[in-house]
This record gives sequence, C-alpha cells and structure tokens, in this order.
Amino acid sequence: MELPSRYEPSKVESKWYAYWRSHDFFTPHFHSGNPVFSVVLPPPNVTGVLHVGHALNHTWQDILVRYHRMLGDNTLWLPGSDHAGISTQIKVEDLLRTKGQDRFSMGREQFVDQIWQWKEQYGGEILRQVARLGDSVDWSRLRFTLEPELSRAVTEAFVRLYDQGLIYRGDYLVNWCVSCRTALSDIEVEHQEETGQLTRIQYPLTDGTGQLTVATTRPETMLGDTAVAVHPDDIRYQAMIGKTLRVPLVNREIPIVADSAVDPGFGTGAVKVTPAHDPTDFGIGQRHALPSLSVIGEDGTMTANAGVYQGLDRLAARSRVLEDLALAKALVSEEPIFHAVGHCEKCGSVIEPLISRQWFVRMKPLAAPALAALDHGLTEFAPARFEKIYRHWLENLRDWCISRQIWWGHRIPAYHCAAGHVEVASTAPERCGTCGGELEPDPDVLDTWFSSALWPFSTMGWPDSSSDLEQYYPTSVLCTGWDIIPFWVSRMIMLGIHFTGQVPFRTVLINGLVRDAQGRKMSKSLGNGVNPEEMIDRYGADALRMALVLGSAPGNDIRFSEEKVEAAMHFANKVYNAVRFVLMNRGGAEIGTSDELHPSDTWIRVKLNAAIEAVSVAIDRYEFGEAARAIYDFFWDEFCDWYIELAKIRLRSEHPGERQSAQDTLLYVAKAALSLLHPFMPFVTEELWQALSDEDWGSIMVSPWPTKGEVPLGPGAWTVERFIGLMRTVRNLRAELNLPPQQTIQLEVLADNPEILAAWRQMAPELQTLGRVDRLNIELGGKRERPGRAIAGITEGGLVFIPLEGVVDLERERERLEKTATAIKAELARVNARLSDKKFVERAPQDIVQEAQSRMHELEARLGRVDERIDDLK
RNA sequence: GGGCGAAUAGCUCAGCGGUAGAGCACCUGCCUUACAAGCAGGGGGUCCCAGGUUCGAUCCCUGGUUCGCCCA
Repeated sequence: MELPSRYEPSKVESKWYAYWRSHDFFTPHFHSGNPVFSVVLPPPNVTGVLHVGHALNHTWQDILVRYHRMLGDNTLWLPGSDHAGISTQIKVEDLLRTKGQDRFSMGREQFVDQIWQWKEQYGGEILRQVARLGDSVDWSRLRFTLEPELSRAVTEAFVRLYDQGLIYRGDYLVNWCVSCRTALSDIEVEHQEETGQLTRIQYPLTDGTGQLTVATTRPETMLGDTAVAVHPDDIRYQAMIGKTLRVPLVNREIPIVADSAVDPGFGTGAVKVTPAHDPTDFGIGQRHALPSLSVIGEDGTMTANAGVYQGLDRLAARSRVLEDLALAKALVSEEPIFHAVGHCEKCGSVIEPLISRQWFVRMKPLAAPALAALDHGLTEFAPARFEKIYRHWLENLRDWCISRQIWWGHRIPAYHCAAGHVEVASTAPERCGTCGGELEPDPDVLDTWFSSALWPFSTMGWPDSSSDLEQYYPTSVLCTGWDIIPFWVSRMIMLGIHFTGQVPFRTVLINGLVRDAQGRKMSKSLGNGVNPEEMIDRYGADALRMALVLGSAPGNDIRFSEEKVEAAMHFANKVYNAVRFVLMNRGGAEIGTSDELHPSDTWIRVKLNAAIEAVSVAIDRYEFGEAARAIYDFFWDEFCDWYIELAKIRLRSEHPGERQSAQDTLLYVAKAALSLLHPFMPFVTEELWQALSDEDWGSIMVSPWPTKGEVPLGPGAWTVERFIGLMRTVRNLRAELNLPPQQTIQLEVLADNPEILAAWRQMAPELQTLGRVDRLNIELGGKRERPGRAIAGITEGGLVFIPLEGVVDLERERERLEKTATAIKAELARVNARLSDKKFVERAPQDIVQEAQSRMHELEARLGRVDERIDDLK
C-alpha cells in the first residue's frame, strides 16, 4: 500500500468515523463477568454550537472510554442533548422578532410547535460536530431531555417528590428576569461588581422627636418600605427601636425593628426594609411579621402600589423618586459605591427580586444523603479539592425554585380549580378531587436542570426497570467542568440517591476551563472564542485532541493557542511517517517470528514496556496530560530518533536473519504504540493500523490494549544505553569541529573495561553509520597509547578521539579540556560535600547514598581521563 | 468578608522530597531516500519572597506578595 509523505487528516477522518459506526463498534455487547465502564455525556445544549471547552471535556471522556473498551470492559458512553429551556426559547423568539412576530401574539401551542420545528432542523448540528471530534458514543442510545420517554421520567419524579412532601408551592421572593419574564433559581444569577449610588434618605419619627437616616442603593424601593431595621446591639439606635417613622413621599407609618441581619458598619447602620424586593429584607420581614408591598411588577415597571409613579420603568422611577426626595428635603446625600449586582445568566439584564407564587423543591432532606455519600466514599471527586465546592453548596443551600414562566420545557404536572385547589398527577385528572370543579393545567414549565438532574438514570429507562439500568447504572465517571457542580452534579447526586437508592456515578472528574492565549475566558462579547471545527478542518481532529490534552492536568484551566494544535499536527505527521517507514520496510515479517534479537530490539522493547505502564497508570489516575506525554516521548524520542535509525542499518543487511529481527520488532513496537496512542488520536492510528494490517487485525478501536511483553535477559538494553552515550559524545565532537554531515571521520575509542568494550564493539556498525565513521578502532584503554593530534571526548565508560593531523590547534584543545575538567570538579565537589556529610550517609535511604557514591566514582573516573589527556598535550 | 487556584527557561505549561523538564521561540550546521510538519548540536532558570520541618525543599508547613476565580 502506497502512502503519500504527508498525513492529510481531512481525507481519512470521516471515512473511519463512518466505518466505526457502520460496524457498531460504539455499541457495547454485554458480556457478563467483564467489568463495566459507563459514562453519560453531559448533554450539550441543543441550540448550542461546539466550543473548545466541549472539545477538551469530550476528549477526556473519549480517552477513558476507548481505553476501557480496549481493556475489554463492557463500555457504554451514552450521548444526548438538552432542551435548554430559556436559551432555546430566547433563540427562537429572536428569530420570530426578525419576522415581526412574538410568542404572545402567536400563542403557546403554535410557539412550542415553532421551537420543535427549529429543533428538528438545527438541533442535530451540535451532535454532528460531536461526531467530528471522534467521540465513540453509542448513537443507538441517543437521548433528548424533552423526548416522550424522558418527559415521562420527569413527570414521575415530580409527582413522587410532591407526594412525599418534597415539592411545595409558595409565595416567595424569587429572582425575576424582566427580560426573560421568568423566575430563576439562585445559581442562575450572576453577581457583577458595579459602580452605583449610595443614597441617604431621612425618615422623620412620627413622634416628632427627630429623624433617622437610612442608606440604600435602590431608592425607588422606598415606596414599598414596611420598616426600618437596625442591629439590636447598635447603641446609636437603641432608644429608637419600637418607635415609628413616616416614609417620605408616601407618608406611610412604619416601625423601627431590631434585626441581627443588619450590618451596623454599612451606610448609617440603619436600613430601609422592603420585603417584596430584597432577599435580606424578605427575611427580616418574615422574622418581624412585616407586610410585603410589591411596587415593581413582572415587566419591570412600577405597580399601582407605587402611587403616582405607577407605570414608570424602575430606573425612571428611581430618578423621579430622587428628584422628589430632594424637593421634600429628605435627600441627605449621594455617593458612588462599588457593589455586586445580580444579572440574568442567560440575557444579562439586571435581576429584579419579586414576590411570586412558584414551585420549590425542599432541599435539606435531599442534601443530607448526598453529603453522606461523599463522607462514605460512594462518590469521589477528582481532584479531591472540588469536594469543597460541592460541600459548601450542599451545606448552605436554599430551596430550589423549579418553576419557570416560559413555554419550552416540561409542563408542571399540576392542575388548578377555580376554588384554588391543586391536583398533582402524572395524567390529568377529570375533576378537582376536593370540590369537583373544572381543572386548568399549571401554566409553568420546569427548570431545565430538573430534567438534567435525572439524566444518568432517565436515559437508561427509569422509572421502569431496564437491562441498561441493571448493567450500566451507577455510571463509572462523570466528566464535567467545575462551574456546574452546584447546578448539575449535586442535583444529580441528590435525585439519583433519592430515586434509585444509588449514587449516579462513582467519580466526578473535573476538567478545567479552556481559556484564550491571554488567559481570558472565551466569550461571545470578547469575540475570542475558538471554533473547534475550524481547527479540525485545518489541523485534524487528532491534532486538536492532542493539543488540548498535552499539558492538561485534572481541574486546571488551560490556555488555548493555535501553535499547540500545529505542534500536535506535526506529531501526527511524525507518527504517520514512522509507521509509513515500517510499512515500506516490513518485507514479509510477522510479529514474533525472529528468535535472535539485536540489543536495540531488546532496548526498544524495554522502553515500550515502560511506556505501556506509564500510559496505563496515568489514564487510571485521570492524568491525561501525563499519559499523552508518555506516549509522545516514547514515540518520538525513543522509537523514531533512536530505534528506527538503528534498525535502518540491519534493514540494509545482507543477512536475512538481521533484516527479519529488525522488521519483526519494528512491526511489534509500531503496533503496540499505535494502540497506546489510539485513545488520544483515534483517526490517524486507525488509518495506520489498517494500512499495516495484512492479516486481519480488525479495527484498532476494538483491539486489545497492549500488555507488557517478555524481554530477553542479558545486557541488550544496557548495551544500547552505553552506545547512545558514546554516540552523543561523538556528535558533540563533530559539532565542535564544525564537520559537515557528509564528512567521514576516523574514530579511536578506548573502553574502561571489558564489558563496555564488548558493548561498543557489538554496536560498531551502528556507530560507524550514525557517526559517519570510516575508520573505527575500539580498544581497551589503560596504558595504551593515545593519539597525539586529536580532539578528545569524555563519555561514560571511556574516551573517544577524532585524530585530525594538522587540523587541531593543541592549545585550544587543551583549553577546552580544562574547561571540561573545571565543570567536572565543580560537580564532584557537590557530590563529595553530600557524601562527607555524616548525617546524610546515616539517615538517607541506602539507594540514594549508593547512587551518590557511584556518581562520585563516575565523576572521578571522568576527571582522571580528562587530566591524563591534558597531560598528553603538554 | 469567607474560600479556592496559580506563580518553574523569552512564551505556554508539565514535574513534585534526592543531579531542574517539554513544546514553541532563539542560535549553529544539514533537503542524511519515513518525515524540512524533518535531523543533529547549542544557549537560556536565586523553580515569587521570608521563615520552619528535614541528612536534603522547586516540591511539605507557616506567613507574605502578585494575578485569576468562586461564594456571600
């Protein structure tokens, strides 16, 4: 098979992905008795486009999944997408707006219809992109959170929680987005530091004995004030507690209450209390049984309760209130202040806390088992430090507002009659069970995260029992970013334990964020996002994957730069060309057919065993960057730079036995190395595997993971290590002399002892070829006469000379050697200092001490050789 | 205010109690029939600072500095 000299990913990737799919390799064929490895893909947003964060997250999962599949485990990776309520609705609303339409004039049914149409048309886009990354997901199990089966799971979960008293409906202060027109949960609110105004307003005491100054950043809410609060221990206000004040502009009489939620150090230490529009005030209101007065409505304009300000937008109302306060001489001062303001995570508009009737999940009873699961080690985080985010969240959570006033999502299975009774059931009841009245379905839908929380088991058939649940649940690993531990991970654990009695996954593997080259978060507004498909088009999916994985460590953010992808593409090309070389030279070789191995064959097999061990151990520890580097270094530095170069010599040999052992080992190592590399770079490895296979090796993705092979006893590997040391010395000398590569040299080698003499003599042909040596002489050193006019090199185990009659400036050569001697002496001094420290020799482990001693001997021998040579030249 | 992370070569980052590493960039020489997306050689580092533990600290502990993030 002929291969071009450059690897072109675009020509092979889609071919192999189609091949894997058509052969059903992604679908597990369950063998009882084998270990199970299962993963559910965090479902991407159906309206989303793939970004490099997905690419990293998916690559990690694909490495794990492909590795375990090759190990022979029953391996399932279940894909799907998320209906993403608010995001999707916004997207389609924006689309309608361009056509001059809106959802309200269109009506609920038709609007939802529109979204489904949109989803059918464009919802597959992100899944198509996922396939381009090479994800080996089981497409036959593809799920969508809003499909009928999963909707049934959602309804069932809701009804059960309701029946168990874990879901309730209540009037609460919620985070309201006036632009999305829906309630949001606490964690959907993003706090941003902004400059605002701190306004001080004077409230007169009703008994005429004076006034109190309060400080606020939201003066317009004073229209809804129902108290002023001070800290109970604040001596400034002790005498005022229990008195009443009059709210300027609206003339309402309100009490002064004492509450420890007040920070005495903020502003004046006295705060106005608006229970209907501030979370802290809401709490104070509840503790002191204060009335709530809503002055801002769901559209962000002032309500009838705001009197003359009714109908004004909240910001316009603010200016008017300030003007009027100034006129009323109640405005004391205004100063700039830096404070946190809540924004809608989806649309960015400022959150308006409002009181409204919503559905909530009671969290405390669900959180306790979820914390216990961590305590008992049923679930673990990797890296462990992310436990803290999880714990902190579970220990401090408030009830979860799960109703959303949007139309795209799972309808809340509740029904209301005119008398205000509520029925919750999985199928709509005919009549109200209490009064027999007509029932209306609840208009709200559920928070998308509610369905996501069921994902690991709803996708496997829950609430029914199923073979998938039996075989693949709980899942092995959940891989995700740390930013959604509260949103998603903790909720899956809570509901997983609640509904299935088991944690949904044993390990939560946290990947970092992918940032831009300057370390900034990628965002639409900055325009610094990277389109992974573009990278794949230009460099190949393998290169993108490898670039993201190399240098990534669990939980650490990484910076993305195109240069890294380019470097990874160079590696793919290197792999490609190395295997192409094996292919061109394989002759009729089969693996394991030669009985006589050359030292270099033994050496590379030892190195391969080490690489197999290193890659396997690193993947087991989720250290994918480490694993990738192990195979990268093995392939490039050891296999390509040394082994292949050494093998070339025997491939040109007259003796079939020599050719055969080289061919055998080349094939054996290439095959194993491709397997080791396959989880990281699936496409190029499959391409090469298939090219290399003339008996039928099948697909690399379902071939066994390499195991360490037997290595012949004897000094083979040691021989090559000594040879490499000598070779480097020779190359240094050549560079020192500025010898062009074509120029051959004479080389005199003096070995310190018979063992090293034997090693070097055995490698003489290699030394001659790689060193461009035409006349070679290797002898035992000692008293033997050394060449006079020559440049000398000191290597471990001996000395080498390149005799160059007339070319060598002896004076310069002596200076060079003296510099070498100085360097050796300095290092020797350091080693000696350690060894002469009694405490070191006594307390350090024996192998460390021995290592230092042999190092000292080696340095002494080296120094002796240099000194002798310097004497020669005097 | 509470918590977390990072600080190592010019840049991006690994490493982590026992002689400082990679990629990219830079310098020198090479199109050596697998690969110039390459080969060979080279320069470049008080491993943020100060203490402590240890025979020994880039690594562990304490405190600090700078940057980034999360929560309130």
